[in-house]
Amino acid sequence: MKRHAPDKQTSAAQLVNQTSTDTTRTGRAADEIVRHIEKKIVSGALPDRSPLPAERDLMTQFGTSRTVVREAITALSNRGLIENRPRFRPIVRKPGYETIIRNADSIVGHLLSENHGVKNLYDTRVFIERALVREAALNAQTADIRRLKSALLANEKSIDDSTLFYETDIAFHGVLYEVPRNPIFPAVHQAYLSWLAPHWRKMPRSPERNLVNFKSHQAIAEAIFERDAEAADEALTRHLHAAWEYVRVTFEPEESD
Amino acid sequence: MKRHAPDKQTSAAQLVNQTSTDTTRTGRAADEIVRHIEKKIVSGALPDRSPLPAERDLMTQFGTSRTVVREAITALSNRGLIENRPRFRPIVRKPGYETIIRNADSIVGHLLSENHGVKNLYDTRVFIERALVREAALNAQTADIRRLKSALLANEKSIDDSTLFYETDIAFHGVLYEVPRNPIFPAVHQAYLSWLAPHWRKMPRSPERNLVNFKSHQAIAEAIFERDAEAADEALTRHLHAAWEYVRVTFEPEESD
DNA sequence: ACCATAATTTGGTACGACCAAACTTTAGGG
DNA sequence: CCCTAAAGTTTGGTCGTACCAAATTATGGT
Repeated sequence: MKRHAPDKQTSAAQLVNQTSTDTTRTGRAADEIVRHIEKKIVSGALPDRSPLPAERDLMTQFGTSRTVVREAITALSNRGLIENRPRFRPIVRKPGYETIIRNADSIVGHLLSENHGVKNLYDTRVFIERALVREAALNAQTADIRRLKSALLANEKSIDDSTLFYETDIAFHGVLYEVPRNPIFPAVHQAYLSWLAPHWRKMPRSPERNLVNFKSHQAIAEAIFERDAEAADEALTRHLHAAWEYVRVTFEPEESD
Repeated sequence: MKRHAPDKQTSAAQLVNQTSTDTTRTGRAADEIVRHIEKKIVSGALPDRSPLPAERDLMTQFGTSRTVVREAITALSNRGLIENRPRFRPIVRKPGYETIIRNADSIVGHLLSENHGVKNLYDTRVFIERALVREAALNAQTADIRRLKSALLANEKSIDDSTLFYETDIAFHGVLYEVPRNPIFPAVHQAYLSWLAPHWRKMPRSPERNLVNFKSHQAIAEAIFERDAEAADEALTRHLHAAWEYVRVTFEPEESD
């Protein structure tokens, strides 16, 4: 009953090494592999969601030790090009705009926790969305208008269900990010959600509160329908500022400007 | 002439292991170390720009093998928390907003090279800057105005020196990103520079071209001085669209919308 | 065909070695 | 006594091997 065959990962390496245009033997052989796999991923040779070859295979394929392969894999993982659940085969992830967001997550975490991190981020959100509603007011196409109306309706219907309201709330704002038809904006929206959400989640919610927010949404939407950029901007600003104040008061019992 | 003392990395590990609240022995021990060092960096226990302890020290300190320490280091490196030049001691890098940019670099590289990557990114820049000039027109403080004037002047003086003009051009736009007094904006500006620059650098420059650009800057600045948001927006839009067209024509000899 | 079980693969971690480059100490020469 | 060159030591990069446990695949019985 031979349970596990001991690794037989000898030979090959050394021999093949002679062939592989060696990176001068001075450090960072992993980078070579990273670049190589990177190319294969973007070129589609390694399809999205497909598993990466086994480490021991890559090892012989690149004529290096598993150590190096392993380093390359963690590097790729950290760059967001592959998903590396603990004991599973790494999964290829073709990078998109969201990849960057996901990637920045850890660092943003630190930045938010210090000084005015959250405030700064939130301010940029307000800044962006103000510009977005202006854009929407001036250039929204009928499809956009339709989406906005539908999102608004869904939002209204869920006033009594705070969980659902939260979702439709997000969806409403999400429509704004789609107006420019630039895939970067939805990604940015996602970023705001994942980075700001933690501070929002624990905020007490209630139908009354939801109603207030819905009315704000309504005001914004109507201003857009009327093609009134100024009004839309104003309504949006008021809405987001109010939301911020609400959260701020909830979290900071004491003073502080 | 004993050249190198052979590594003596025995003992310790196993023993200390009993103490270290072991991550269930199932995968990802490196993460533990990553978190730990991460904390030390943000807390300042490991000052910015200071070298990380030697791998062999960390190894005994955490009671793991060098393998794991090594993985943790590459992870931290990829997350941008430490700088890891090939054969040197890793240097601690306290994360800032620019860290994120630097970090996203590799992925953005891919995204830009496909489809309308550059166009999409550029469009967001136009979008942001339009909002920025509006903001500046409405809320710029005297200090901002002063900076803007000075930047404009420097820009004018360097019309004959394309290299210098390029720099003052950037500086001029940079002032706009400083108006909101939110550190995220300058970081975003940097991002645009590093990601869009490659497409700009090889663009032919000339005093004539510079003059045109300077006049655009002048128009923008004046609109801001006059607190005319609409005019500023319009001037900025025209400026950036023209620049884009210029580059597009330069690069795409053939048609394509 | 279908599921429980055994066998094999594969990722996670450990150990020890060796090299070459980086860093430090030491020994001379001015 | 300072400065430079040589010798010595540390340290990161890579290799090879080994073992475990979880995943995955084969396999055999119902």
